[in-house]
Amino acid sequence: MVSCAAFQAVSRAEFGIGFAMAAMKRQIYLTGFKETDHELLVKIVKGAQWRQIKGKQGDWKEFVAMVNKKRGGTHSDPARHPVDVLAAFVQTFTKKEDVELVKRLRNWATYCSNQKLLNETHPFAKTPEQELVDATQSHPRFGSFYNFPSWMEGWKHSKRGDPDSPVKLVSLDCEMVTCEGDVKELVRVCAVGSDYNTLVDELVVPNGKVTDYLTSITGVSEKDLQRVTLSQAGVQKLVLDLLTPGTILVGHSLHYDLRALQIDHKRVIDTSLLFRDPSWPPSYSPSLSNLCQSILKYKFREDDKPHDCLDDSIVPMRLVHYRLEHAVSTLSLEFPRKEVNQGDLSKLFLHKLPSSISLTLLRSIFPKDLACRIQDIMFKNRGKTGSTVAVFDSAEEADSAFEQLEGVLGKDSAGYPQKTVSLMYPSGNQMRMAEFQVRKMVNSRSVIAPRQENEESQVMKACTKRPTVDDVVGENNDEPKRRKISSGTAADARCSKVVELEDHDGINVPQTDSTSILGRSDSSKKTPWANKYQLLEQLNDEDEEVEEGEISEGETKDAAERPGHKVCSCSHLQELEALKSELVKVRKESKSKADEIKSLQKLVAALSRREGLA
DNA sequence: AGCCTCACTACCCCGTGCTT
DNA sequence: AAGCACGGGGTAGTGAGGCT
Repeated sequence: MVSCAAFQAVSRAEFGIGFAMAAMKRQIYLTGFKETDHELLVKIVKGAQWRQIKGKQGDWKEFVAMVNKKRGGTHSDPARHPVDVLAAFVQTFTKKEDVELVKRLRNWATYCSNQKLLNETHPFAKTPEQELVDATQSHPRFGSFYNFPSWMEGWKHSKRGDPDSPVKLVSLDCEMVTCEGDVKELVRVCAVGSDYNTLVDELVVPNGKVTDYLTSITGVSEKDLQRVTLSQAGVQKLVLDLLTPGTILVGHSLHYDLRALQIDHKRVIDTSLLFRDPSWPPSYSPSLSNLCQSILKYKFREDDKPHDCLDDSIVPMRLVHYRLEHAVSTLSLEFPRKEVNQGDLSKLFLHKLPSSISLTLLRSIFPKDLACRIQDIMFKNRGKTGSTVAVFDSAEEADSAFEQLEGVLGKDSAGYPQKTVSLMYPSGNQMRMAEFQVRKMVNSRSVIAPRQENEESQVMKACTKRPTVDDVVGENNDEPKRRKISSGTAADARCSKVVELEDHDGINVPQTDSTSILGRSDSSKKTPWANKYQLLEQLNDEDEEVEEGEISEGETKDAAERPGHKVCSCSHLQELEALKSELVKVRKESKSKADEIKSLQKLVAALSRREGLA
């Protein structure tokens, strides 16, 4: 256990680094860190870096520089340092809040490991409800969503309880308002039981001064709060009291509500994670109104109307009941169709365009017989990449242009059909190769289809005690109101990034790299050099595999008879063929990849001179 | 000792979809 | 409307290890 006394003792000691290293074992004993605490210490140190915490010997980098003076090494990545060095740095913390932070993190880590042990030795009984909990927790995004910073002050853990306790379902929803400092605070909390009986329906007084009641969304105004006395801490206790042993919390994107409540409870059924379809993009999660409309077959929320917190807690419970009563294979997740602006159907979106590319060149990739207007390129990413729109006379012509476009067909992250186009073009005094994306403006979910209300929906509607909501079943299929996410307080959002560990209920959170401390993981990124080399590989690889069905019949091929590529828009095919032959030669003769790159540059320069561009 | 290569990390941007 | 997460894509910096 880290103690203030230990830290003060260490900070008082006037030791050199040599002495520090020599006394390391004793300090580890004093602080209670073990050899197995490496991962925890790495995250604490990374968190300290992020928070710019300085110890007696400065910040982490300064500390490392001193420790490694003799060796000459300067690695600042905490993961590359042993436990003793990390623990020694932590021991140099002198500020009370920093010491307290470490203390809380250590307690939290202990709690996590205890919970994991309990889950392994005494797992929850396999009930149908528990299976839905397991399904929720098996979602790849569960780990990141439900990895709460519950080591922070104000957070509470629910009690795990006896794994054989009778299951109790409680559905929860919260509404938040914006307070000073853009902090989101609770303003209304609703919870219903398994039979839709209201357990909690309370308005809450925010701690801070409200800057925006978001009345159009929450339905709550200043007037509603005039006589309310329930505090944030009070409502937290109210909800905690509901979480008796055996309670499974139900909700849609429940992690937002739990963050706002500052309650760490992982035995949940989250309908945004429970309902999945292999055809959806990985990042897609269905909205509550989408699920309601697709599965329960009715529309529970009118567009442009405020949310009803109680309704928002009832619908997830209905969805769970539906899931308990229907086998997964019988689920038909036909999503409400998106209304598509007819004007957008006649456009193609061109993005990731290099800065040196011209509109004339872009025009050349589309058939000349199709009327097409390329809008000015908007450059982003500090002017490095750009995007624009090609506007055709009709949706049919845009479709035709996309079909005829030579490129590797795929989908973007949102599921839009997209072709990767490779294009060699003259730029200044040399030839350049660009690879960019051309995307259709609509995706497969955009097809308009009439919605039918079936027998099931009538049953689902009948099993509620709130018929007024169920009356709201319109005939049109308008896209649900587009909204954006808030995620607890700004402080939560910031601090939640500081440390991530294995979660409390033993769910294996995907291994995070250091960027998880500050943001998302970028570990899969290729080096720039690798990208360049890949481009070369693409040029040279005669046997490149192209997925079946990617290329439409009659589509032209590139100079190497390789389908699916738009190489050299204009009349450079012969030159390219020659270049390719030379490249093959260069590749064979090159001693290294660097040689290959240099040789390629020479070739391109030579080609440019032949073109009269030099 | 100094240079080079390359793996890794940090940080930035974009588009999309979700929440309040 | 505001803000967040995600996947995907990019650039720049860092430092270990190998080579000269």
